[in-house]
Amino acid sequence: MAISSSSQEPRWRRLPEERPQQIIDAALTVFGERGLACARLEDIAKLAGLSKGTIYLYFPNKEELFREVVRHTIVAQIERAERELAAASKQSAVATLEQFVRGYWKFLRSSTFAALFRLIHAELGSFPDLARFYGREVVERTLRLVTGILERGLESGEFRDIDPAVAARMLGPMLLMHAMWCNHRDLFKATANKTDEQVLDEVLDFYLHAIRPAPTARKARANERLK
Amino acid sequence: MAISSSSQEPRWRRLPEERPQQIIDAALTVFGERGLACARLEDIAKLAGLSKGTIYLYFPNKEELFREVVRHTIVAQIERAERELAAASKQSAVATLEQFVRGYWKFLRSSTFAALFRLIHAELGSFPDLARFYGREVVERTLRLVTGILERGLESGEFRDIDPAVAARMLGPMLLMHAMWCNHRDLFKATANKTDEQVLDEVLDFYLHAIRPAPTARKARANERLK
Amino acid sequence: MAISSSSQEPRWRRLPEERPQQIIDAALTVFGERGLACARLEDIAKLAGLSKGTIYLYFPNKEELFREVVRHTIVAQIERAERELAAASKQSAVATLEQFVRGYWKFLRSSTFAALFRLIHAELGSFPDLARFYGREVVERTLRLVTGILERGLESGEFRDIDPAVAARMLGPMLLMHAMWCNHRDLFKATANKTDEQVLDEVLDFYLHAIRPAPTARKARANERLK
Amino acid sequence: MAISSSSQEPRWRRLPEERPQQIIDAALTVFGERGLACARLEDIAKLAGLSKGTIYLYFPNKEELFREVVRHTIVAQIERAERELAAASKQSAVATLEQFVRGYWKFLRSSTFAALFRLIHAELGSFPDLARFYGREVVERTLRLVTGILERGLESGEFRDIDPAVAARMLGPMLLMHAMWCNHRDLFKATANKTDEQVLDEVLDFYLHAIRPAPTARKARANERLK
DNA sequence: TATGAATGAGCGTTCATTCAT
DNA sequence: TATGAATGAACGCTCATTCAT
Repeated sequence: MAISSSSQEPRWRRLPEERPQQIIDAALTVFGERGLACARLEDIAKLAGLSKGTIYLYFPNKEELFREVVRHTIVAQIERAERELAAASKQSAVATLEQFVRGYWKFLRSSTFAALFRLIHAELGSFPDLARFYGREVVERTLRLVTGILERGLESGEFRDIDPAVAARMLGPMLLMHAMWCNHRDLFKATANKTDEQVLDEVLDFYLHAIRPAPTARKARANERLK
Repeated sequence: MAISSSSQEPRWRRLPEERPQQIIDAALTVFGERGLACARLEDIAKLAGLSKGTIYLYFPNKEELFREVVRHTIVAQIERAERELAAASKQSAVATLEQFVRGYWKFLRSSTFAALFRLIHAELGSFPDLARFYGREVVERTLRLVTGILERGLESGEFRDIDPAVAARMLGPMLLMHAMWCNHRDLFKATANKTDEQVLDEVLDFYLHAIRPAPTARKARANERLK
Repeated sequence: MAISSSSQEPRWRRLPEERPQQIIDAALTVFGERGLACARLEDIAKLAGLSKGTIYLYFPNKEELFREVVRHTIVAQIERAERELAAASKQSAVATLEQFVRGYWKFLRSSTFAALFRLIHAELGSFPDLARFYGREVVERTLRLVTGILERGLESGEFRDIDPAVAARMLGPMLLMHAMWCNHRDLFKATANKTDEQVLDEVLDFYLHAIRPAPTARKARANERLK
Repeated sequence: MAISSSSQEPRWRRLPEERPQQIIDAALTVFGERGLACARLEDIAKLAGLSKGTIYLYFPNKEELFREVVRHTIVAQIERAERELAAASKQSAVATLEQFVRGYWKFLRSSTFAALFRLIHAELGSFPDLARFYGREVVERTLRLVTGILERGLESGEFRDIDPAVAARMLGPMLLMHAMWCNHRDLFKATANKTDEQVLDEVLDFYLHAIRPAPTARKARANERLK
């Protein structure tokens, strides 16, 4: 868990302009560990290296700070993801998909995501606006992105004839939950003695199997020829 | 603390032997809506039609009530699931799988599960014992069950040659997350205009595609030969 | 500490008429140990072998029970003391005094007194009527009694010419506090390695020294005559 | 916890460095009036001119506040007593004793002592550490002090041949209980129509009588000569 | 008469929020 | 800007008291 951004970017003086970011970082950590209700402003302040009152110079209250933490973190992740994908060279749909999956997996395994996921499921019932924001900006956006890749693969014949919007919906859940299992290897034997690499490959392999155009068929024939 | 009140707590009250169950039900609802910290004992009591103090006749404190709610609900679900499956007649692996999936889906769409899921992800960081219990009794148990079905299908040639333990891990995530999306159709357009039936069929279809033994391949060749 | 009178007088059946006494005994014990505020009616009931509600059949509430405990215990002690003294044969004032002191000492060393003393000093600020009752029936009554003995000794020449009401006031404090020290030998080294017998003798000896009619004077004159 | 705030708790507040003392003073009063259990933090706060929560900035909880009140008050008294006695010029043992007694009497008649005594006897059963502290630092310390004076008087022939440790034990009880009677002149007729001065003189006179070397003898002879 | 389940007022304690410095 | 002492509303928990049985 990062204590504050300041420690990671000591090339800038600790300007007052960094203050909100410092606070948001600390808040994400503490909210993520304790939940909204149990997180004490004092702990956030301490982690941010500030005093309690200072938080109120930048955020009107705890709830609004929470909103900002969620919104800000989500936006940051989206931007990061888009930057990464924009930098991706044009390749086959399979390769693009794999690249996306690997980037996504890295995010899913980060502490930032762990905290975010916990908060989203724990508190979003009480924050419908955040919930909507999350649904629109994260879930749907990601689904659209994957759908796009799948459509490309469909056209190129890399994938079988399947509704790409439907197939897109299957990927996230598998990645997400496997990442959670990997986050808690002590609790779930299922992934206990596998490396991240193995787990990710298993998911990817399974998913490609499901969307490839009778790949086994081709392999089967290929194998037959080898005999 | 008792998991089922009837067997272990005969020391309790006169007529209403269901008091603990009443309280647990109300508590699951309120905890599920508000989270452990924000749930007020008074609200739970009111929902159970009791007064605040009465809860303390049956549970030593809020935290222990929470533990009981989680444990009890989990156990009840396990028992329900086992009863259902025990009643299942022997069929093909595919049919058994489908039956399991439909039962599981019904559970995932219940408000009980919604509350449980929220609580588990929101609070289990602070309750390692419950987390372990959940990992062992729910996740692993379910995985073992699915693995068993897959193994049977493997032997019978219904499924392709895949590690059944790995394949088993792929099913839950897809069902779970689709159920969540269906629980919040207002938030996620992805499932907004589909019925539960459709969504479930999509998942099932996708999953079977991923584990079927290149049926299209063999069939395809068979068909070719017939021409 | 007595648990209930019933255990000590098994020759009577446990009649309902004993109930109030049972409760008062138990209450004195619990009140004495915990104080009025911290004593729980439930503990008193348990100690009396009854259930909580039953107490309310005999006493209107906790406070009134407390009043009864104090009044009743005080009255019982007074009666006991008067019975003892009435039975005393007429003797010299010194002998009577010594007899009184020994009886009083025994009472001061009893657990009944320990509890009573604690209650009186802890709670009597809030019970002016009890305080007045205590002042009148215990303190003044005892002082009058001692004063009477001293007056007799004065007339008989056993004691020096001192205001008997004043001298009477000196006795109780010494006995009482020494008894308390003996009740807590672990806390006060002063009496740690002395027996009750020794301590009591020291007090008696000191007191008699203070009120004896210059016995040394008489001896001195006697000695002078011998010269 | 600090006994004197100035030395050990410099981490506290800004201007009002006396906050802990304010609170302790108020607490001594309220505890003294109501006892530990019945004293409401809110009342203490009100009396100290603060709000409930503020107390928790200086003391972790009610019980610890109580401990501090007792410890702090005892220590303050000890220091006061030692200061007074250190200032005492060397005099005859009788004069020193009288000086000590008058100082002690003033303390015993103070409201501070009244509260302290009540608390000590009411609650110390539940605070063995405080009880030990009290036994050691107050009772034994005072006894040692008086014993010292008596020893001096013994050597100088001012007092009769008596175990000074035993004689020392007799003084406190008489003073203490007479002070209590004077504290409640409404309850005890014994001291109702006497001034403090008179009562104290009576005790002192009685005590000196008991330890003087056959003073009556000398007086007796003197009286005889006057005839 | 006796029980003990149920009640709810009361209080200790926490912590978001304010504000004087 | 920044601080942290002060506030007081809120809530968990206890237990005297009631009452249906």
